[in-house]
Amino acid sequence: MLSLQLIRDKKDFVAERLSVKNFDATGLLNEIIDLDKIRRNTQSELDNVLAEANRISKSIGQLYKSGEADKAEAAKSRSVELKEQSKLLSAKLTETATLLNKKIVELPNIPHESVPRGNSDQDNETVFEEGKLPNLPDDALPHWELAAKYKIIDFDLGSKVTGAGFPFYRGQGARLQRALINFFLDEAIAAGYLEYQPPLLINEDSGFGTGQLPDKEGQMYFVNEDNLYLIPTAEVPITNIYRDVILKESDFPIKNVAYSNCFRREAGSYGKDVRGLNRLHQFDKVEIVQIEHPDNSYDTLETMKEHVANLLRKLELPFRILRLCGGDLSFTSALTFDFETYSGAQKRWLEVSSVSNFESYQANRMKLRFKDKNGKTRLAHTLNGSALALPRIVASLLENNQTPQGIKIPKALQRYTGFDMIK
RNA sequence: GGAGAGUUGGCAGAGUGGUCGAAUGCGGUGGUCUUGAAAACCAUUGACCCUUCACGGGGUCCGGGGGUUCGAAUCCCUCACUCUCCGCCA
Repeated sequence: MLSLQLIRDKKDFVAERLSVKNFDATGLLNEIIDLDKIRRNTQSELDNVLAEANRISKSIGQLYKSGEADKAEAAKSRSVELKEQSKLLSAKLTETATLLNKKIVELPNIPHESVPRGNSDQDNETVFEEGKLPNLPDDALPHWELAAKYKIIDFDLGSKVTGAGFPFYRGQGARLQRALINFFLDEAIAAGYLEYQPPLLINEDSGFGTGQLPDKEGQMYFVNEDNLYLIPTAEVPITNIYRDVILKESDFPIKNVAYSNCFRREAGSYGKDVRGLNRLHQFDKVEIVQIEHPDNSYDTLETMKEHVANLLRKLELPFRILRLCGGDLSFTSALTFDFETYSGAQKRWLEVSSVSNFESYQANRMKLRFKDKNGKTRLAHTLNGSALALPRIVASLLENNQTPQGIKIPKALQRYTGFDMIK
């Protein structure tokens, strides 16, 4: 969430910046300013009432001790009056504060100044492209047909046992999954990230902290019996490690990596976008998360981008990097770069990673702070990125590397798969 | 799943109705001493909100929420979590 201070000081600036996300905030901002005024006035009134009540309560004890019971009784009745007042004021305060908070949370993060205006993925800016696009014969197969041909991924079996979007990986397919996970984890560890294995279910507070709740609960699976959500990404448990934490400046940089299954309901998706591995309800992902000093977060974002780019180079996949436009930027992000690999048989670019700086937006929601050199408590910055999401990587690998003899495994991966060809 | 015990400041740990935001110890920070360091000694050491140009003043917080009372860390209810024993189990 945005800080109230920023909204108070620079309302017009906030409105202008949010318009880049095609978000008209003017009405909401005015409501927030008004509620804030009411809240502060109410707080002051309540404080005064409580201050008097405290004084009186203390005096009552004294009065009884010194035998002035009649005075004590008088003080008591005044105290009862004050209590009535404080009840009313405190109810008003809670109500106002709750509403205020609800409104602030409705504001998305303000985009970084480099974010281009735009409405959809059509307006994203390609900032980098590398690698040669594969030159496949006309009869090249899309990955779902390759998966069937080599019996390495079984979508129908998944439908039978669970439902659409929950495939089985089999034989060399299963081994390839395991290889990619280990490869990604090893690369991250070599780059200085600390490995975590997070819980796959999270509570409501965690969902709120990273911004999935309250608005996007429809995207998560919910376990009603225990009031827990299945994680849509390891970002949620890993970032929430630092919820309600005050770090020391010397704790930076915090670099964590986690492999996890990810669960997404993906309600409303259809068509070619969901064919095969393109969009699943359960998939595997290695996620990197960093907590940073505000001064360094954009340098860190560059470093994370470079890490992801190197993974794709080692996998010998052609890729490009997009700077997301305002309209395509997520609610919580200030700046996001998407990585896409080219999938030769489908002849389309597939998003395989998303690297974002959330600045203090998540940190403010989850009260993730640090003490700076002057002893002042400030909000930290959070960042994360996929490094990488498996399914579309597998799709690209299968399609681009298909040969009449089988599917070639990139060199960097062979020591993890134990084979150089799927046949 | 059954029975019981617990949750206090960065940590350990006292406190069972009034002067307790909270003893004490450890840790942290600053200082004295020292060539330097250690030890010793002295001081200081939470978060949040309102108010003030500032100095300062006021308020809230002893797991979360609610209640009793003039007054709650202390009593009651409730939820969460932790621990112990029993049961079950990868």
